[in-house]
Amino acid sequence: MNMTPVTGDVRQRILNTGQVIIGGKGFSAVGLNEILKAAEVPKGSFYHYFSSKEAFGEALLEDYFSDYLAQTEERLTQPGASHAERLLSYWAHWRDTQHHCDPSGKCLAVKLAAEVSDLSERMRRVLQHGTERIIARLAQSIEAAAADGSLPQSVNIHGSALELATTLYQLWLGASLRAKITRDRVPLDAALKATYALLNLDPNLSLTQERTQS
Amino acid sequence: MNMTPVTGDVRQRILNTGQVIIGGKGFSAVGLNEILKAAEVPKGSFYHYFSSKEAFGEALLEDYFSDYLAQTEERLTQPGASHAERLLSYWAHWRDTQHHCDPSGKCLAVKLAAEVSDLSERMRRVLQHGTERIIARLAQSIEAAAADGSLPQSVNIHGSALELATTLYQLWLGASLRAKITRDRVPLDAALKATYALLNLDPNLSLTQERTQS
DNA sequence: CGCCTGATTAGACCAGTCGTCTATAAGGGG
DNA sequence: CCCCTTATAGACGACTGGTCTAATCAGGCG
Repeated sequence: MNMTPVTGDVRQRILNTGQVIIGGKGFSAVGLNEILKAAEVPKGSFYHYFSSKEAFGEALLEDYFSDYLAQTEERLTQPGASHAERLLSYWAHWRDTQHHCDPSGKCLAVKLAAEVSDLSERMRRVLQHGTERIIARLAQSIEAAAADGSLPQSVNIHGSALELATTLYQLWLGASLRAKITRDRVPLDAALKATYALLNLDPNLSLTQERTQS
Repeated sequence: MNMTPVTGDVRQRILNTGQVIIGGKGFSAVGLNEILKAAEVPKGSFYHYFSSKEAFGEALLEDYFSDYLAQTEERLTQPGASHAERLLSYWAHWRDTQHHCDPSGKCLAVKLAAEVSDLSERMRRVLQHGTERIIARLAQSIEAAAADGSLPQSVNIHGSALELATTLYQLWLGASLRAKITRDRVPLDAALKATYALLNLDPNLSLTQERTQS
C-alpha cells in the first residue's frame, strides 16, 4: 500500500549518487549517464522517477536542504551548551567540513547557486526557499542567544536577528566560495573571526576548535 | 609587422562575446558554437586563437580580471574624496551593478568560481590570482584610509588590513551569490550595512547612494 | 604573373547529450 | 490463471559537444 519505500529505494539511490557527483562537477557538466552508471540504475528508470534533468535537480536540492536543515536543527539544539555556543559550533563545523575535500560533504548551495539560478527558475526557487529557511533558523537561535544572555546585548544594536543571520550566512557563503578557489582554510578562518566580531564576542572564547560535548 | 592588432581583433571579439554569454549561462552550459555564432566568427577559427575551451576560459578570466582591476584602480583613486569614501563608493558601485540584471555587468568571479575551480586547475589558478590582487588592492586602500584618518582607529584592532580586506571581499562574494538566488538587492544591502559595521563607520554616513563627484 | 609560405577558415568527425520509445519483468488482486 | 499497474531495460533519435585535418586565402618575392 505504501509504495514510496519501494520506489524510494532506487529513487533515493539516484539522488544520493547524484548529489556526490554533481556536488563535485556541477550540474551542466554532468550527464545523466554518468550518474546512472554509478548508481547502477538503468536509464529507463530515471524517467520513471523524474520527468527531466531539471526536475531531478529540483528534487536533488530539496533532498539536500531537507537533510541539511535536520542536521542543523540537531546541532543548534545539542544539550549542555548555551545558544551562542551552539551557534559557534555550527560555524566551526561548517569550517571543518568545507576546507578539506570530502566529496559528499560539499555544500550544494555554494556549488550550484551561481550556475543554476540563471539556468532554471524552478531550481532557483528551491535554492531560495532552502537558504531562507536556514537563515530563519539561524535567526531564531540568535534571538535565543540574546535572550539567554550568551550574546552581548550590544549585538541587537546592529539590527534585527534576521538581518544579522542573513549577513552571517552570506559571509560564510562567500568564504566557502573563496575556499573553493584557494583550496585552503584561510577564507573560512577569516569568516569565523569576522563572525566573532559581528557577534561582539571575545575572539578567544575557545570553541574555535570543534569539540564534542564533554 | 605588429600582428597582434589584426589577430587581436577577432580574438578580442571572441573574448568579449564569450564574457557576456558565459557570464549569463556559465561555462559548461555554453557551447563554442553559441559564442562563435554570436561573435560572427567561424568555428574553425577558434582553435587558431585558443588551444582548447579550457585555454579560452583562462584567457577569458585573465581578460576579465585585468579590466576589473583597472576599473577598481580608477575608482579607488578618484580625486576629491577620502580613502574611506572611495572604498564605500567601490562597494556601493558593486551593489548597484549586481542587483539588476545587466548581462555584461555580471561578475565572473561570482558566476564561475564554484563551477570552474573543481573543473580546471588552470582556470582555478587564474581565479585565485585575480581575487588575490583585488583583495590586496582593497587592503592597500584600507591602510591608506586608516592612515588619513577617514577610518576610525579602532578598526585596526580586528587585525591586519589584508585580513579585513579578505573578510569584506568574501562578504560581498557571498552577498552577490545570494543575490543571484533571491534576484533582489536585499542581500547586497545587508552586505553594505555589514561593511559599515566591520569598518566601525557610522551607518548614516551617506554614500549609500552612488554619486558622481560634485 | 606564378609560386610559396603562413595565417585563416570550412567542415568532417565521433563521442556524448537529453529524452523517447518499445519490450520485458515483477507483483499482487480478482 | 489472467490482468494490470509499476518498474526495469536499453536501443534509438535528433542533436550538440569539442577537436582536428584539409582546403582556402592573402600577400610578399622572384
